[in-house]
Amino acid sequence: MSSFDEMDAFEGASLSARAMAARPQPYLDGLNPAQRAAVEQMDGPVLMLAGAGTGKTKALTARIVHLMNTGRARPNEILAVTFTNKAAREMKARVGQMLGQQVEGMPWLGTFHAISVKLLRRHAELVGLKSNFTILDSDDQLRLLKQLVAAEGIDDKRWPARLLANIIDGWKNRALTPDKVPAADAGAYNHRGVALYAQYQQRLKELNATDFGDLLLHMVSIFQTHGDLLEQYQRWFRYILVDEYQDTNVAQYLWLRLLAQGHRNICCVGDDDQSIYGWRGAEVGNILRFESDFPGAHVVRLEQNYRSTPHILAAASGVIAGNEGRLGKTLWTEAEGGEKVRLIGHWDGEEEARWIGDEIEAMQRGTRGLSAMSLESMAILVRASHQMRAFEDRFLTIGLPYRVIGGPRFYERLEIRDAMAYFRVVTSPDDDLAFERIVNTPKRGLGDKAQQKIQVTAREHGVNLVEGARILLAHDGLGGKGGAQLRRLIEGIDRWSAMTRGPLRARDLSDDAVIDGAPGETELEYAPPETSHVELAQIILDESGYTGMWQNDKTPEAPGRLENLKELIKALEQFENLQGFLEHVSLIMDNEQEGEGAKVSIMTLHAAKGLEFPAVFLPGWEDGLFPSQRSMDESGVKGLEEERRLAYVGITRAEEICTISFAANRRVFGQWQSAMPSRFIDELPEAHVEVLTPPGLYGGGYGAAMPQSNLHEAAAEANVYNSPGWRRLQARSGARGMSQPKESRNVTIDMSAVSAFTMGERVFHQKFGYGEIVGIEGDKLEVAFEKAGTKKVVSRFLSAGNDVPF
DNA sequence: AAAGCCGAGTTTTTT
DNA sequence: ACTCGGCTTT
Repeated sequence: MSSFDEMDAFEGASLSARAMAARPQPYLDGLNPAQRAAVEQMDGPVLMLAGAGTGKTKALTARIVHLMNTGRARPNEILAVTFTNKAAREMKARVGQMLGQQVEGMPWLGTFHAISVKLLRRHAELVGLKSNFTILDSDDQLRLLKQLVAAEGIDDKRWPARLLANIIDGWKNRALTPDKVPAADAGAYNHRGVALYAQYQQRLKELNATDFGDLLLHMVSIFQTHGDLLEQYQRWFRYILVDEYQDTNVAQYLWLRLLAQGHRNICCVGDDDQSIYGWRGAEVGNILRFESDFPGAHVVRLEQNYRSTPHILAAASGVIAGNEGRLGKTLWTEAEGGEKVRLIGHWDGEEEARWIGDEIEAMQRGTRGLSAMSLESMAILVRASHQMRAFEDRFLTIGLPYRVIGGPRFYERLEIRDAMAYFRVVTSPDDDLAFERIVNTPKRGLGDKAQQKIQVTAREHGVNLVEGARILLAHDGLGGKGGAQLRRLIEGIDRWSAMTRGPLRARDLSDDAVIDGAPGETELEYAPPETSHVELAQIILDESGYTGMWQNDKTPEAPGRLENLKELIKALEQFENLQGFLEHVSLIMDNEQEGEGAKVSIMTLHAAKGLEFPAVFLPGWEDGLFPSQRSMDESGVKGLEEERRLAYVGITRAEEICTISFAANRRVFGQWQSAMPSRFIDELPEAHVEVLTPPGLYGGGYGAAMPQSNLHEAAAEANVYNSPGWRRLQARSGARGMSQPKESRNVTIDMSAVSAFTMGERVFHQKFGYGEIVGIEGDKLEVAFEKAGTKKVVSRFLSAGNDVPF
């Protein structure tokens, strides 16, 4: 059938368009002049530079509504692209809200990937796929690459498949098919990257599968090689809107450019200062180049901020001013007053967590004239997810409810992936990866050898693994228990696949006006299935023995896994069939956390983009951690600038109170390390920062008192780590030797660690308790513990016995 | 074919 | 420190 059937049905309706144009436009009333300009400038390219908290979603949705309301475009002629499903959902909801009715379908509002899938299903054959292709996630992708790497006899140790996966993703982000990889990249992955990339693509085709990158890449290729098709889409999409344009990579950029070349009505919304995904292929250059890419573009700046206090805005602006080559925006607000950005230094990471915990409880109660705040309105934003643990530990001990955003996802869990592999095998027989995953799960006595036999048979006959197994069994190639079990599995798969559809029946095509075909012709089709897909899913899991496997499992996590499987079955109810569900899962891997009760949110800075909270904590502002050493090493100044944008994103998440903190000492990979406060702290304009004094630090917790005024001096100097207070803190870290002095594991013995203990000294060990040193061998000490007996222990696990361990 | 040991890598992440 | 993966052992 033609791809444009449903589109053509809408041709020629200009009368109604004119009637539409006369409709009232209440949605324009709430807009400020800049927002309004962005909405009303409908023709030609528009770049909406929208600073943080300037109401860009409002403007974007108003624009969509305006386009429809004035009759410029029907809902299905508007292409609106977002990066995340969450953003797409929100936009859909807000358009509906603004229209005061359910949107009559905006089929082309979605993520790049979701829209690409929709397009690719229509034109799959143009890139050698069937339209029911499966979408592999990164886990499947990696397993496939591992197989290829192993088949090439490459040492996975020296050249990890993971590395290859990153290289290939990088190429796909740049819209490079294997034949287009530049010569400069020929050395990638020990000179075999390009060849393996080609092999990988070939294998994907055989599996009738794509990875995430392919979804875009295939569409770009199709558009580039099928001008007629591209033209139809260019004509169809009268208006294009793109959210978070600063996050687009080359492939997405090409995708957009190709489609926009028709009407040239493209409106890109973004903020170069919030580009934080360069490390995964996003090109800030795309937004910086917009005006030259689309000559005659109207640039609209949204600069009035409705989110934060003046102090917070000033602090954020101060930091971001350090970046070069910005398009430049000046955020301002009508709001007045408010707290300065608060800055506080801590002895170590645990104290930082302790302090923030206390502070959160204090804010919850309401302090210093500030009204009480709900936990829901507070968030801790960290640079790297490993920083979360200190907070989780602390909050668990004090019983502070928290929620981690962007943690391990439901659909990434082992049992869920197994269950879905079963569904995949049943719905797409060519999905060998899924078959490999479940063939011996639960254990069916089909080990390496048996699986190898299946592989060989399948390859010899050029068929998929299910068929290979079938042939193998028919030729009695696999005997014993394993053979019998395999037979049962194959029979099961056949039975379950049959249950996905009803019996064959004839259909009269003349009933169906949309189908291209001669009237009166008939063809065979499947009747609707007699078993619902929800029941079927349950049957598959039960009959395959998968449910039973966990029921018989005595490990403590088994009940939880069964619970998750139940949830999975429940989630199925919202879909029409298994296939629809699988697609949903591969594209929409987000899990909205259950909203039971008020909780503090903990998340990475990346995950926080687009969100806002009355109170925000930004811990771990130490050089090396934030800005991250890795970013700076790998990408130099560019990396540093991206880190700075991350700082900007972090600060601008705060509405009322923003608290930045750092720790002098932190355990990194199990080693104690001391660090300097982040260079970004120096970039905070001092007039908008208040330096707080950590309780207990100078007040007597650790010894000598330090007058508070010193830290206030620090505020005056706006240079915390040159302040006397900070130098004192640094000096102390050396003097005290930090309960477990830093010590490199595999280098020579750290003499300071050894000499820190003497024979007969009383020591404390986290696990074994108190004891007395009875022997010293390098950095290993023999300790007679009071309760645990005599043991040899590495000195860094010991602290002086009369000291409080911390 | 399952358990147990050793060593390497780990810090951003969406689709 | 901790987790994961690959190798060993039983």
